[in-house]
Amino acid sequence: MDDARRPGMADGSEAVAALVSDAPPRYRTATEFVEATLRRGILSGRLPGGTPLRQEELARLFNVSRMPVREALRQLEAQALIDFVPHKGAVVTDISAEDAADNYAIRRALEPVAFTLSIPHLDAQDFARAEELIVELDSEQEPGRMGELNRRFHMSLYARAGRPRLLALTEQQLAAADRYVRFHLAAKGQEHMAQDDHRAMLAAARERNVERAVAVLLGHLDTAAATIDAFFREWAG
Amino acid sequence: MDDARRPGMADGSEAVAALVSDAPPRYRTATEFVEATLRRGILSGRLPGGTPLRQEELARLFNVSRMPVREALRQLEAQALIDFVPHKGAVVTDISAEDAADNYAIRRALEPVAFTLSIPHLDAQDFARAEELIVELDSEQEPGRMGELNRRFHMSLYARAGRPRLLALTEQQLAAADRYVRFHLAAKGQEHMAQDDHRAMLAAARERNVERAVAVLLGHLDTAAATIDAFFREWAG
DNA sequence: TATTGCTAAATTGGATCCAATCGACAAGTA
DNA sequence: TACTTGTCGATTGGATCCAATTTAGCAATA
Repeated sequence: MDDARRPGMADGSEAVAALVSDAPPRYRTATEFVEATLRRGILSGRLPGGTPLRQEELARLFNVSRMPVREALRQLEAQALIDFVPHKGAVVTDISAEDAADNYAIRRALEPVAFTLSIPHLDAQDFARAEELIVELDSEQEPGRMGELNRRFHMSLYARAGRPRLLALTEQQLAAADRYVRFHLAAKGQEHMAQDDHRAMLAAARERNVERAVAVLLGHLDTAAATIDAFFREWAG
Repeated sequence: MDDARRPGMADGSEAVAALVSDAPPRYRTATEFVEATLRRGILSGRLPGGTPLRQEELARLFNVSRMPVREALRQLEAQALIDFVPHKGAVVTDISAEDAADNYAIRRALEPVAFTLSIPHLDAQDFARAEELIVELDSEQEPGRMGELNRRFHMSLYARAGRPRLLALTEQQLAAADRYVRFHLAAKGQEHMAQDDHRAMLAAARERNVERAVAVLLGHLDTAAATIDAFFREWAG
């Protein structure tokens, strides 16, 4: 596998490697397939909080037996995306103003650390990728895609932090935030999801100005948190 | 269930609820049993990094079939305690100087937030519990128990943060730290695990001095991180 | 009327069986 | 010799079957 990336090969293995990496992402196991699909559904809001997840029904829909479904549910439980009660079943976790505040408190703690550690090591390629994602965000309309693009933009700025566990945790919390971002978009209208903040974060990172970058990030998170909190208080009581 | 906490009841349901919560923790399913036992084993160090976990062998040892074992392994995978590779099997995650640094970076981000939010709402009972745990730590000899007591002391100070997700995440990271604390103890000798810091944290919390409390906490974490880092560099290369 | 006890259907937990995959080693080929 | 290919044992992934638990509904009783 790694041989394919070894330089100096002239037997066409690079071309094959390119073909493989361009191939549609195949799931190696049924459990992976079920887990990834359900997670997308939950994070995108298509499976709202409170939705019961019946093992047999899911097995029928996915054309698998109940066992991979159960393993997938166990993993989603460990990620706090579903509540799993013995002999009762699994239910998509409810979201609330409190949960959103929790999520933002966690992100507010983690992301500045990741950003600070990452900024000194970001290179031109990283900046270019971040720039691309901002452009994509400008032209994206679909709310589901916007959440993913937003997550990838943030992660692109943290990628060089050199702390894999910290980054994994940050990405998980960013993904969880997708569930709330949808409300944010519904409240503020599709257009702006604080693209000004994004540009300012990227600019500060380019200048290696850690202090300013973190300040912008914190302001970005605080305004988002306030918007969503206001939304919940108005709509959900 | 919630009725038990509703004020104004005079039928003794609160006393019953207390009885239930004091009852010995029984495992409701085989999966819970396997998962909790394996996690204790990993966090306590009795299952060191690199240990292969064969499904059939575990099933035999636990006197269950392979299915609850597999579900337990899935949950441990989601907690980053084991690596689960399709068709290859599960292996206890390796720990390293880098992982320890990761863990401390995360705790350094999360715990000050939890502490800050919690301090204003801590009451006399909370302080008494924390004090008790300090005393227990003074007289405890067994390394495994010390890690647990340390975790419970920290959590007792964060308990009133009113952010359940943040607290759950913090506790998870504290539990993960147990794997490193054992090295800390091996390096510094059993006696002191920075009990001075613990007393100072409690004193500052009692005075509602958030700034000083957080400063002590950060110093506490930094010295622990430095000790463990030095230990890894000396012993594990 | 409200509570209790019982029964049956639905749903999940767990066990057993079969299929798919991986790793190591042997055999064949240049 | 070095490299590729085929085979076999070990292990895991997945399907099917049975047991245990929960819950809703209904009847009986105080």
